[in-house]
Amino acid sequence: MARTAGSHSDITGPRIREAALRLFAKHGYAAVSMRRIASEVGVQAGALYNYIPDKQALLFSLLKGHMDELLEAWDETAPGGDPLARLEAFVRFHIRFTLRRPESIFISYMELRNLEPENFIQIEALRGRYEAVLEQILRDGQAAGNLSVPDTRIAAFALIGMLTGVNTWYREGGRLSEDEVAALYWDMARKAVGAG
Amino acid sequence: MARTAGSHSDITGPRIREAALRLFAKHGYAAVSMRRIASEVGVQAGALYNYIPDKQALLFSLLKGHMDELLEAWDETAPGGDPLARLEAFVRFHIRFTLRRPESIFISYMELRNLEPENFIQIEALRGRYEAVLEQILRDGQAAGNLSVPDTRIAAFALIGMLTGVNTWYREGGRLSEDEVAALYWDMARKAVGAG
DNA sequence: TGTTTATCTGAACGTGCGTTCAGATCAAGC
DNA sequence: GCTTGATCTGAACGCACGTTCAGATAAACA
Repeated sequence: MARTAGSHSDITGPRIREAALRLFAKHGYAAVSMRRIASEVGVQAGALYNYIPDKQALLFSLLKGHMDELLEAWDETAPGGDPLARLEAFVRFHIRFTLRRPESIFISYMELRNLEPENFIQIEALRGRYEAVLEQILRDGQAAGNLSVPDTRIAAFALIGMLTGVNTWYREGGRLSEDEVAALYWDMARKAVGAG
Repeated sequence: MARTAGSHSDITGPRIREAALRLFAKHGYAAVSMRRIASEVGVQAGALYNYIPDKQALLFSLLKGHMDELLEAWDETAPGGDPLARLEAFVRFHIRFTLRRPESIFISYMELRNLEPENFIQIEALRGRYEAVLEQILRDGQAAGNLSVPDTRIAAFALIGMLTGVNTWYREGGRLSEDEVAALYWDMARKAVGAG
């Protein structure tokens, strides 16, 4: 793993991010040292600073990258039409994203408190945009009479909480496939918003 | 705040736990130093060690205390009879507990990864017992035909995730009262398990 | 082939960490 | 009022932290 001095790397940058993501998810931002990340990459700690200004920027970059990717992926997926179909698309999209990027999802909920204020504000705004997507679907469905939600805002939080919870128990190669999980959650989500 | 040497304290013990709980919830276990906790209590760091063997034991004690209290409180509440009524009781109980002890709930989800293995196993076992309570209710309801849940295990996870998510957005003195929140969540939970 | 330049090493910096402990302090019991 | 013993201070321990930087290295380009 050890890298010789002067050797290059178009890959060191990405590897730093991957190692940091994995370690932050496993042990938490504050519990992971720069030396540990560096050693995972096969490099001395000082070399990290060719790629990032400091540790905080590394965390922020991971969270920002994740939220951007999440919103972008939704924009590509987002169907029009029937609110109920859009809700199903959202549920399946969120489950899939959560199962495929468990570490990103994990740290973007867990490490918010380790962001410095100005960074926190940015990530929080992106999260708000994502939640607003779901809330809009619920409002449209409510207006169209497709579903019955007493409080669309709280319902959006409740659904996202329910869906995201999947990564507290899901393990790859377990008893249920991704599609089965998605089907189960869609079944509950659909009923929960009164689209029985 | 400063305490004079030699002064006593039947209250220092509890105050240490309160300060640690608050600080761990706000900044995370790894990010909070013993000196910080001590200063919050108005004492030097060394004095903490009259009450706890080490930092890890402090975290464990908080989590263990919380889980014991949770299970005990449920045992006192737990109604018999109709599975649907028991489910409602569980939902309302969980919401109330989550709203009243947000910091305990928070750290007992967030700081699991900072527990040493043997401590983790214990807390995880208690959590399992709590989840089993809900799953049993769902199974009974399913058997009695009161509700329709394709997979009781996943449904239990989904419901707990949904309910616990309340403390990501709820703030005291906000737009909704505790009872209103409980009513909204009960409405969604009930429908989600097909007891429309 | 020789030079340049991005990359990395290895050592160092000041700081703060968890924990220990001898000694100071003071409430309580005689 | 004296003694006892629990409680706390304040200094110290070795260690790890994030970050910096001069110098070594080797790939890329002339």
